Order: sequence, then structure tokens, then C-alpha cells
Amino acid sequence: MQLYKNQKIKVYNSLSGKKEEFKPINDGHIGMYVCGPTVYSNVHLGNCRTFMSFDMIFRYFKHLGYKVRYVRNITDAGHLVDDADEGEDKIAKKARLEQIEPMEVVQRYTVDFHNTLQKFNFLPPSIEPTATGHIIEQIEIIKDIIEKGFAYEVNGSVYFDVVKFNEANNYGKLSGRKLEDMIANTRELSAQTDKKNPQDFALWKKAEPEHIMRWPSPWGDGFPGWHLECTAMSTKYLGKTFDIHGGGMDLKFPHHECEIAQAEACNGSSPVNYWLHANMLTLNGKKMSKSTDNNIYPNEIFSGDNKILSKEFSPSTVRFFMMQAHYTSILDLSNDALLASEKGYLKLMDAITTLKSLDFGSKTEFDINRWQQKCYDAMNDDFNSPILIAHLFEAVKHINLIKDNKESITREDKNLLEKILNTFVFDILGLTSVNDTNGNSGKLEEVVELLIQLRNDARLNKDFALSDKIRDQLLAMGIQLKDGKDGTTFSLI
RNA sequence: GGCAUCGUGGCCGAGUGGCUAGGCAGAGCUCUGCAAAAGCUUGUACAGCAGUUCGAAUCUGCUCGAUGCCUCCA
Repeated sequence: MQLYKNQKIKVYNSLSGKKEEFKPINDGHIGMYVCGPTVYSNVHLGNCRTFMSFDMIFRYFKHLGYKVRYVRNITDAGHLVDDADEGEDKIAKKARLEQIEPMEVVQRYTVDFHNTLQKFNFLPPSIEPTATGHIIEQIEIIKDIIEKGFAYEVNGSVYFDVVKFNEANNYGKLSGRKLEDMIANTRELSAQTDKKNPQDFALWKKAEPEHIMRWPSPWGDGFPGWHLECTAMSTKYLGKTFDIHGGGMDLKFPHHECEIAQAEACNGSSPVNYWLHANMLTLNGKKMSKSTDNNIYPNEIFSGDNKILSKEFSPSTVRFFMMQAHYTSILDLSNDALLASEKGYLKLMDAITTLKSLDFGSKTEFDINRWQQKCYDAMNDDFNSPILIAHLFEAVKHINLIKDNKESITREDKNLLEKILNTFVFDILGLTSVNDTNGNSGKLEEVVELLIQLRNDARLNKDFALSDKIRDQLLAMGIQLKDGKDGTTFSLI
């Protein structure tokens, strides 16, 4: 029997504003779509947090035995640059600045994106479609929307008629906005526009002659509007109605609102049952922004080459830090917070190492089955990873007590505990052990064991100058010796 | 200005009507050649004001503050 039959999950649905019991459309199967990155620059740490939250959710569903089709797109076309430049594609602009082909930019930053995610130990999604690979599908959807009467063509561009849509539907239901308010708050734009109403959004944009990225369409050469790709790809791979749509909170409006409108205009039904939004990551209490220098890239954290943090931090430390907060909460990254997380992460990893070498006794004082269910309950409650981690530290406490012979554990329970811990720590939270991160082989272990022996000989001879030298110099290299009752162990810090 | 998400002890972060996380830091003790590590013990917190209630950090209203979005673009 699959685990999911016993574990009832509740998720916070942004659409209803409530926690709801999660029921997939098809028993045992889950379709999940998450808005991916725009590959015109290096991946932003805030994006990483969003994707990491959904990576954890994906991992948990899989662990429960669901067959999950997880689609996360790559946006590689069709996005316009900030204010000044009119109608110029973001990717095309960057390409011109750097004197290379648009697809070269796309390739470079897609590789960066994948490299970074790999360092964070992400699972690859089931499908990672690109916007440029689905131009035909997008054109078909535009035709459909025009046919249904919710879009109009002007001068080679096609716009979605929000006002008309709102007559029979509710535009703004996801973000809690009312069309009347939006209209009332719109300032008069002096710019010339082809739109009937300022609220209308582009489904297809005409390409000016100098525009590099362009595709033929029934309305002339152009490129798709940016809300459309997600509708096209989610519909193609997950169907007209699917289970979960995720993304960053910042995408709620207008992007996700427009996706709903497009799909409802086409199909007459709501495209998504559960909308999940991950909250923002701030840096030292302020939003990350390139212009104010309040910004840090993942690689700068891993290398320590930055002006914000006092030292380098491993991807697993950062992952642990992020998992210690609930995905719907704003999380603030700071040096102190990372230092604290690093210690906590190492403590957890140490306990897992300790567990392997534990002696077993005739009884177990620790109710492992009950504890296991508490871990599941945490995850079932809207993927509450911080609560899960709190429970994991309960196990850490017991492991250390057993090590100090203050408690005991049977052989079977020890194996069970090891299995459960591995599941939650590595499979679900997606953490990696310290050794994996550093890529060390067994040789290091042997060398350190030798040094420990030499040091112990020195201690027996009361040559503390030598023994302390070994200890201190190892520590300086990041290898910490730990004298316990049953001899000396070490861990990498 | 509007919409949204929030404001929890020295720091980071759960909880969300009475039971009441966890991590880091601090203090004391145990262990130790000395440390470190580990264990045990130790924390009168819930932005402010008013209200509802037998009881509120948790509900309601207002105020202040933070973050995101407000259709060009993500």
C-alpha cells in the first residue's frame, strides 16, 4: 500500500485563502506546474528559495508514493525590458549588449541555472519546457481566445479583453483585486497604445523590424505575450485542469491572474485546483535589488566572495537555513542567521554519523513510531519543514543520550531510526551530508585517524604541547576533534 | 493611494483562543590534562492602543512599521 493513503495533506490555497485538504484529480497522480526562471541573467537567490520550496514539495509527494509530473518551464523569449526600451525583448537586448546571439544568452544562463540548482541538490523536474519551443501551441491558444471573443487584434498585436472577460468571469479573484478599483487607480498614460483598456494584456506582440527574436503568426511576425507560455505549456503537459500551480508571491498578479483568465476564456473552467505561493527572501531586512547593492548570488555565498557575509557557506547550509522557515513566510537572510543555521545543520549531520556507530541494548526508551508520525504530521500540515526539523532535533537528542549511555536502543529500532532519519533529512529535505558536499574520499578519514592516534600517544606521555598542536592545526583546517568517553571522533566544519 | 503577506524572547524562526516548537547565542553543572564536542539545568517573548471572552500572542477594530505587487516587463 502506498504511503499517501495514510497521510492526509493540507495545503494553503492562495485562491481560497484557506488551508484545504489536498485531493488530486486522479488518485495517486499529481500534476504540478511551477513558473521557472527567465534566463537572461544569473539565477537570483530569491528564485532559488521558491524553487527549493517546490523541490521539497515534489520530494515529499514522491516519497508518499504519488506519481508526480512536475513541470517547470524555462522562459527564454518574449519579455520586455524596463521602462525606457519600448517593445524590445529582454533577451534580445542583452544579446546586443554583449554582442552575441540571443540563444547564446539563453544557453549561458540556462547552464548557470542548472549548475546552481545542482549544487543545492535539486531533483530535476519531470519536464522542463521552453517558451520558444512552444510558439505553435501559444498561437493556437490565441486563436482560440479570439474565437471565443475575449481577444482582439490591433496592428499586428493581439490583446486580451479583460473588461469583456470580467463581465461573465471574475478577473482578480486570485489576487483579491477588483477590476473597477484597478480602472479607478489607473493613471492616464500619455503613451500611444493600441489597447482598448489599460488593463488589457498582450497575447501576441508585433515585432519591430530591428527585433531579433520573432516568429511568424497569423497576425504577422512577432513574439508571444509572457503570460501565455505558462498557459500553453501547463495545458499541453498537465491538461486543462491540473492539481497544483506554484510560483513566487510576486507572480500572483498579474501573471497568475492572467493565466487564470486565459485558461478560463479558452476552456470555461478553472485551470488549477490549488495555487501555492512561496514568499519572498529578503537580505538584511530589505528586498534584494541589484541597483542598491543589496543583492547576493548563490555562488558568492558558496565561495565567500562577497561583501555581505563573514565567511563562505555550503549549499547544504543554505538549504537547511531555508528549510527552517515555512515557505509561505518572508525569510530574511543575514550573516547571523546563516551562522546559526550552519551550527544546527552540522549538529544534525553529526548525530546521523553518530547513530551509525551506536551500540545497541535490550530496550528502546524512545517511541520511534510515534515520533515518525509526528514528522509526517508536520509535513502533512502544508509542508511545515521547520516543525519537521524541530522533531528531527528531538531524535538528535536521543541519539546523543544513547551515545552517552544514558539511554539505549535495540538493534531493530536503531536500523528503523536510521532509515527514517535518512528519509526525512536526505530524501525529503534534500540535504546532503558534509562529506558529500566536500567530495572527500575515505583517505581523509584514515589520515585523521592516524593523527588522532599520534595525539593520543602524546597525551599519554603528557606531551600536551604536541597533542594541542595536532588538535589546533587540524581545527584550523576545518577538522574538529571531539574527545568522548569512548575515544576521539572528528567532524568537518 | 489600492491590493496582498507579515510584525513573536539577545538573534533566526514555528504556533494561532486555555496544554504551548526548534536552532543559535548567554549562564550554571557533568565530562576533560586544558579546551572543544556532547549531556543535564536555566528563557516572566508575542509592534502599539482599544474591544470581544471566564480566558487572547492567537478573534475584531484602529494606529505604526516591514516586504511584495499595482497590467511596460518579471
